[in-house]
Amino acid sequence: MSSKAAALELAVLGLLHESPLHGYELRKRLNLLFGWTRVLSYGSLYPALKRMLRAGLVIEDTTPAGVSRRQRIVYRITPAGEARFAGMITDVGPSAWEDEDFATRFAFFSRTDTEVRLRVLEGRRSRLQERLDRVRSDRQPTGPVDRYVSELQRHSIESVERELRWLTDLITAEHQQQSPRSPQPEHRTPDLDA
Amino acid sequence: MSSKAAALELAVLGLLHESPLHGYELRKRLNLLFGWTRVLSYGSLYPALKRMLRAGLVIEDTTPAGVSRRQRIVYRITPAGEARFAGMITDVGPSAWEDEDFATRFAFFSRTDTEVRLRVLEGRRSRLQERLDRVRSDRQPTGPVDRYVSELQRHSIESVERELRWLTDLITAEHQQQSPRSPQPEHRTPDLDA
DNA sequence: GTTAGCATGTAAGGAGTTACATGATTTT
DNA sequence: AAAATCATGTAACTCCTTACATGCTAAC
Repeated sequence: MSSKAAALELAVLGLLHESPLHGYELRKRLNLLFGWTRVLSYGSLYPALKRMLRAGLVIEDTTPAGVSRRQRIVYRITPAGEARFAGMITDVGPSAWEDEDFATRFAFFSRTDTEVRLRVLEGRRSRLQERLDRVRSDRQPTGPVDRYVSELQRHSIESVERELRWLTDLITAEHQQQSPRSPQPEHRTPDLDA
Repeated sequence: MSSKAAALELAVLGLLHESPLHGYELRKRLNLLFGWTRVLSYGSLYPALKRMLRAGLVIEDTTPAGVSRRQRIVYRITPAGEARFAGMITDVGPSAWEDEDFATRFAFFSRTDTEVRLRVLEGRRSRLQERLDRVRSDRQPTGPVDRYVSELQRHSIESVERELRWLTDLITAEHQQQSPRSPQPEHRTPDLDA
């Protein structure tokens, strides 16, 4: 559960919270949700599910259902699993700003407190800003750089700047939701700390 | 050397082609070049250098230089290493469209033939287009999606679309360079196949 | 002097992908 | 009937990160 394993566990628990699922379906949803880059393999998912089963976070529902359904093991989240999810989502560590972990947490923002959301968004923003500053300062220390390298860096920098703007907008929106009046009344967050 | 290790090897050879470097400096440059996401650790770099040393791709220049310089092991590329680099850069496999590998290859495009560049760029573009189509078609199969999930997907889709446009522009530019007249005469590629 | 950064490594541990293995069910 | 896809798993392999260990040198 060293932050990497935690990301998968968090994602699985989050999905199972909505509805019980079997491994195959779970993998598809996971890949859809944050599998843009890497495709999660069964060799990764199934062992993880077994670990979580042993840990009592999920239980297996061997549902033949009578309708001559194909053999499949449906996983359902347990109260312990729910508690675990709640705990993990609140525990904002440095890994929460990392690409993978950030996306996972973001996907479950609806079940996250506003203050935690803000901590995650702002943490992510600082992280990206750091990267940007570092690269910007280290640009062309020795003579004229290669045109392709420079084009690659330009595009990368722009991508990061774009994400920074996105984050800033989100942070602003969160702050507005915290204040008394909200312009768009759709999906109000229940109630908030002062 | 299973495509991941190859990426590091390719990058190291590419950097050493320009000038001999010691491990510490090499790491800094590698992190700057494509370490936006992951930061390469010494525990990864040094063993890789030793492997390449044993393979005869690089040699160690233990240069005390007389000026009371600090102990450092400078790595220099060998003819075998140059050959290896040339071979790897030409060998465009599916891994070349992957994020990491793509960036590495792109960084050394100046030393890559135009036709190979086009294969890499077009391969990358197809790959991204596939992802995009897949995600677009799988959107909201079951009722109204979560607003944060949907916002995350929207942003991801836009990011991919942006990179697709970038790639298309680059491909266009490569084709123009292939044709007789070139608008911007700076950095002409030496000479090209028909 | 002492801290910060330069410089090179090793060992342990974890996580994930690939490839292998198997079999049912649905579609063509 | 054959092919595709559903469905679950295991084992080997690779690779990387973290933490540990050491020592020099420049700056403060």
